[in-house]
Amino acid sequence: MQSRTPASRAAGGRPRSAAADAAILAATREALVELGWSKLTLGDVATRAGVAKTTLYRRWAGKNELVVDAVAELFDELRLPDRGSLAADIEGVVLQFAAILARPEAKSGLMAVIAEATRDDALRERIRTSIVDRQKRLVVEGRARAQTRGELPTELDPATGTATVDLIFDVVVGTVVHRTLVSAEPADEAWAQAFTALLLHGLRGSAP
Amino acid sequence: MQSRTPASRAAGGRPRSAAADAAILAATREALVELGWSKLTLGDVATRAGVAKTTLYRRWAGKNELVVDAVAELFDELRLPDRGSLAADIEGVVLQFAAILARPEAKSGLMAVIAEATRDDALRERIRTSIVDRQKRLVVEGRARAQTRGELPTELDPATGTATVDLIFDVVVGTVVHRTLVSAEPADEAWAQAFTALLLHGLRGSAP
Amino acid sequence: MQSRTPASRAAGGRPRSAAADAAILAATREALVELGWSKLTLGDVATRAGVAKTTLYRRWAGKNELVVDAVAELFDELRLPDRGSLAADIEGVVLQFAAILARPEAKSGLMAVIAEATRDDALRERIRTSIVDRQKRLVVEGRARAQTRGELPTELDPATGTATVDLIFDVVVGTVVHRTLVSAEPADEAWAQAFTALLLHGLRGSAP
Amino acid sequence: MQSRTPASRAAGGRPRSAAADAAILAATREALVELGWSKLTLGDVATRAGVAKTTLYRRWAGKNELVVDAVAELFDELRLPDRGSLAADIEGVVLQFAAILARPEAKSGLMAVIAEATRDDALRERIRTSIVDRQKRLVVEGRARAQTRGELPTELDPATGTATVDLIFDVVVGTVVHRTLVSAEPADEAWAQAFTALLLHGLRGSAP
DNA sequence: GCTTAACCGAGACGGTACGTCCCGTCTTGTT
DNA sequence: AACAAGACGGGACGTACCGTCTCGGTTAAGC
Repeated sequence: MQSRTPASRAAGGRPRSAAADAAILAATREALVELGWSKLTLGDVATRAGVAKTTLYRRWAGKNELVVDAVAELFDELRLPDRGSLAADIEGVVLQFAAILARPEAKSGLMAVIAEATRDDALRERIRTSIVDRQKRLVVEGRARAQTRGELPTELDPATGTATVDLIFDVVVGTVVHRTLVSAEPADEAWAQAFTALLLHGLRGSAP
Repeated sequence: MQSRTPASRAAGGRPRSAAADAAILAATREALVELGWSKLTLGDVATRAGVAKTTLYRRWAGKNELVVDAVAELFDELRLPDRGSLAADIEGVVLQFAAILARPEAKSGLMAVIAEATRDDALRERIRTSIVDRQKRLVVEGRARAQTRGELPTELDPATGTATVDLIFDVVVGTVVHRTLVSAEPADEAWAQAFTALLLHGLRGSAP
Repeated sequence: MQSRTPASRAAGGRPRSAAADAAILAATREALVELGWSKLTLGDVATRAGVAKTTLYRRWAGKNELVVDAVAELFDELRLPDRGSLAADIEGVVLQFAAILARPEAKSGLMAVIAEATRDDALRERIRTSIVDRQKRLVVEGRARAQTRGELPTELDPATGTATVDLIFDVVVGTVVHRTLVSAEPADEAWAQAFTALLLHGLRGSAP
Repeated sequence: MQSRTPASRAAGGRPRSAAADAAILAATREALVELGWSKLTLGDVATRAGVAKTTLYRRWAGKNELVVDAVAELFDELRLPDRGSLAADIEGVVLQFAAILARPEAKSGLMAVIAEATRDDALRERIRTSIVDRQKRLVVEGRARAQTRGELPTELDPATGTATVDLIFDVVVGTVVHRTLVSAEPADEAWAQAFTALLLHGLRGSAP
């Protein structure tokens, strides 16, 4: 998750301050809230964190990398709730996701790094590793639980399975993001219900 | 679409060059392709357009507004093809849309201005007016055509109708954008078919 | 005194507004008082004069030429007073000259155009014609009156005469300017008396 | 002479480059020779000095302050020659001073900053400190030497003494400047002799 | 408990782009 | 033909950050 080489602690010398990392990431989120991506400066983050600019550059390559790390942590709090039915479970995750996206430190930073990633493969890979793939667990988990409950047929073909996971992920994440950030309409419970209904009927009908 | 007041030709003075507008927007797209959003500078755009920086600032408030206008034009070429069935029509639009998003001048700029819009209401409104609402016509048209064909029930409640249009729009646009820009996987014909199938079953199943 | 060609009124067409000239020069002096040379802009002068920028440029080549003309008029009010003795006459002129130099429209502009003239022969010539030579009359007049009174010997050699006029002029003008603008001390009556005494003794002693 | 506080090396951080100062002042004089005051730009000076524009602005508040410092150094080479008599000594200094004023880097800049100083008290003070007062030593020295030689009476009243020093200084500097820059006539040996004669007779005659 | 190498803060450095101001010129339509 | 209005290409301004580079001064591991 960090850009520093993990095995760089070979030789002696003063070790890096662990507190600095946390302070910097927290300062980054704070600055994202107050200033937004475009007006956030690394000098300002360093000052907020009570750290020299050099310390910051020693650990991250630039603004993009720093913000990816700062934002990634936000999504780790997503949980797949057990509400008894697939529909209710999906609804729960959708609402949680929408709630995170409503926070300014998330929306300010997330779209910006995605934009930057359109021209920077390393950054896109970092985003995928740090954020996207980490949350795909929710789709996999949800499907497994639904299969246990008998709500979905047991999948056999692993290729088709992967494709379906990816599709569902794109649909859910993409739709919620678009609703929240572009349409700028609230993703409230009523909307989550309508969306979930559409998604579930789609899944059941188009499967085989 | 421009920042100048359309009816501002009240008083005397040399009129603004119409050619400059086109040159600037074209230069902006060219620079987006070559440099991407973050390295695009207004000074460079002005030079490419053979125009003074002041001329550019006289017409647009900043980089965001300029890029919104430059990108908006790209989506005007979207057409609802008549392929005989709703499924095929949707597939066609999805592929067209994905093709535009695959062009660097679109993806470089679009996500960046959306990111900026999270902190700038005027910009979000401009995006909605210039880009989003303009393309909602496709959903409305498509539904009308499907109703004519008898593929979809005739909608009665206008409120529900609007909500459905918005939902479909969020699902289609959001999913394609996420697939293309975040997952960075090709939105090819096979994928478009799978996605369309999911969407249509969802629509039919969740309608009543 | 103007830069327009005097014989340019050959052909027909609308004649130039005479009022504009006066308005522009007055506006220039006003702007000199408020803003000083370096912050004075021709656009601002034009606005103050209620005139278009083009009108201004049609008549003067630039800021330097305009300010020379605007400032030159200030010195025309200098008079050689008849106070009964050469010493008193000189004192009177010195005090008048110091009073004009104390006015912001004079000091702001005069030194600036002199500075510019160090690299612009045409401008220096214009200054000499419009300002300097015009006021040498005072020295010539003063000497003639003193000779009539018998306070100075009748000069014979015209070359020496010219040289002396120039020297006196440099001494008087240079000293008053330096006292007023560089030393920034008041050129009051006491000082004028001391200076005049020095000058007169110098003249009487070094004459033959 | 610099704008930085001399005792500002209290805290840590990289110290300012001493070489940069010299390079900037030299580049300023070079640019004054080539371009003159009004066409001199700080960006160009920075480039010539091989220095970033920010480095320049970190040390000087603007063009005026920079040029004062650059020009001030030129006058430090003035020396009071010992030519055996007061008249010859004055002549020597006058000629040296005229020679410096004839150099384009001096005349281009000096009058311009004096012009600016008419509206800027801080700048005037800086000029007085950096240039004017520093050279008054010549008058004081010259008088002392003349008193030793018995060419001038020993002064008693210190107030009158100061006033006389100031008056002589204004006369000498003002006259030479006016001759050189406004009248634009050469201040050659013949002229210097005539002027010195006038000044000395004036001093001897008006003293008591 | 002494070395010693990497860390840290501070801040100056060369550089790039910003958005603004003014320049002097050039269209406009009007007088 | 001169005029008011104002857009135009151009150039410099002074500022803000960038990412790098010295500084002097900690600080902990390993001798």
